[in-house]
Amino acid sequence: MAKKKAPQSTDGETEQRILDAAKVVFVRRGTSGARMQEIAEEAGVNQALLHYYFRSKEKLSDAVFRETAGRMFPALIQVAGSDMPVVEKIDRIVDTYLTAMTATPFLPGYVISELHHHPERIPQLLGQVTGSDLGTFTRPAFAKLDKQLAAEARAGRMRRISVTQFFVNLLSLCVFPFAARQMIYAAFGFDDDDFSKFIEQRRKELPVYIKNALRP
Amino acid sequence: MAKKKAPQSTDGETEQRILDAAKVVFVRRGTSGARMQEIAEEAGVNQALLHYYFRSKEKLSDAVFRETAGRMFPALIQVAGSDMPVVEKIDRIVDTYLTAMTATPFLPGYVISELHHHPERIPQLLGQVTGSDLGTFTRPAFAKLDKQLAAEARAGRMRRISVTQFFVNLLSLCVFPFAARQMIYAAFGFDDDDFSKFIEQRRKELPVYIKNALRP
DNA sequence: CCAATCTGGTTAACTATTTAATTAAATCGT
DNA sequence: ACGATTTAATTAAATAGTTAACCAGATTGG
Repeated sequence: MAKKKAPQSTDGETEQRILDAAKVVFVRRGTSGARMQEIAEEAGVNQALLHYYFRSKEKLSDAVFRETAGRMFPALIQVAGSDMPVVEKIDRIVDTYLTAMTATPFLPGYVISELHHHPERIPQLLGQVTGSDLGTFTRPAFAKLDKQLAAEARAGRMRRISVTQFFVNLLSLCVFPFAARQMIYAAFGFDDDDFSKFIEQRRKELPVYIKNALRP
Repeated sequence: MAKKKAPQSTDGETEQRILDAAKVVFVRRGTSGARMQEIAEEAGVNQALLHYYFRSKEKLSDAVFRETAGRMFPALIQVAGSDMPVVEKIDRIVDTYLTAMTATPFLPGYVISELHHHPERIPQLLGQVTGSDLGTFTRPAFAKLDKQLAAEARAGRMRRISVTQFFVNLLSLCVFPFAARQMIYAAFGFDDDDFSKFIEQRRKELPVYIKNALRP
């Protein structure tokens, strides 16, 4: 049941429905696996409408990638570059990330898949932000964080670690479990419920784990 | 230049060349993005020969997935289930993994991508091993490892951590950087050389990081 | 008022292209 | 002679993209 009547809409309602449907399908099938027909069905509209609003499959897939992948990093970089003390940053990033990933657990798999098969899309990772690449945006944030890490080390509160290693470790521990969700299900015999409990446990343990790892 | 003469071969030479070519293309494009034509070109043979040896694209892609993804875990599970002390296992797994991933840095992206878009392939993760799923194979190994972790905790040498969390942490730290290689390149402005130095540094630091994280 | 018309959203049907798969015959090397 | 390999032609299905008609609500002019 539930064929949405989909009456004519002069506002962006239909366009948005298409975009949402496209997100679902592209994330599920990948860019080359996705079919315009499937997207149309998912949106409950005719296939021609997809071309009416977005010119081509490529344009549509670009839009989807920007909207989804683009939201993965900005918040993160912002925290990393803020004035918060390092230990607090750890808490914040872990919590923010696990919450975000729990809400959209398919994102990491999709993004990794896309970047793997279409590395030319990397520039789009920033989303709307114009005129600069990811590097120019992140560099100051990382510089700041590196200074903090160096200071902590000098004060004897942490072992010295480079920003890159620090950051990759943090991201690995937060994101990988979602990207490798299917493997985890298979290896441990998890179902969705086990997994979400597993993540909640992680939310508590990870900050401790990470801070401990950096003790002098 | 360099049209390999590809003389007739009664042994499996040609079949192997096709399989190798298929690996390259499937890993590069993904299962649905790969074209039989491209595989034929990569192998330097005619497209009809692909069907002569492997009946269909699906069969070929299955073979590729088994041969590549299937090699990702067995060694790992073996180490995990061995009699080695925990700290030694950490050293071994980190080293083994970073070495393996360095040799085939595209694997993680490919495997994650495939499992994400074709979760029905999970059973094939075991590769040649017949008659059992990943779970039945891993369970005893994990049980063993869990006992060791419990013992270490009881002896006051480690904080208590569940096998699942322990194992996922370990895997995350080793594999994710390869899966997210493109992001790292973009975020840090790395090139291939920077990345391999980064990994070599990791090879030294990770065991320390992990053991530290588990100190009581 | 209200019918004619305009307009943009929407659809069904169609076209053109790509691609996997098959087949039959020719060639090549051992 | 025989299996491996190529060539080329072909089929059949899938799929992105196009087109022309349709429809509903707003606009207009009488």
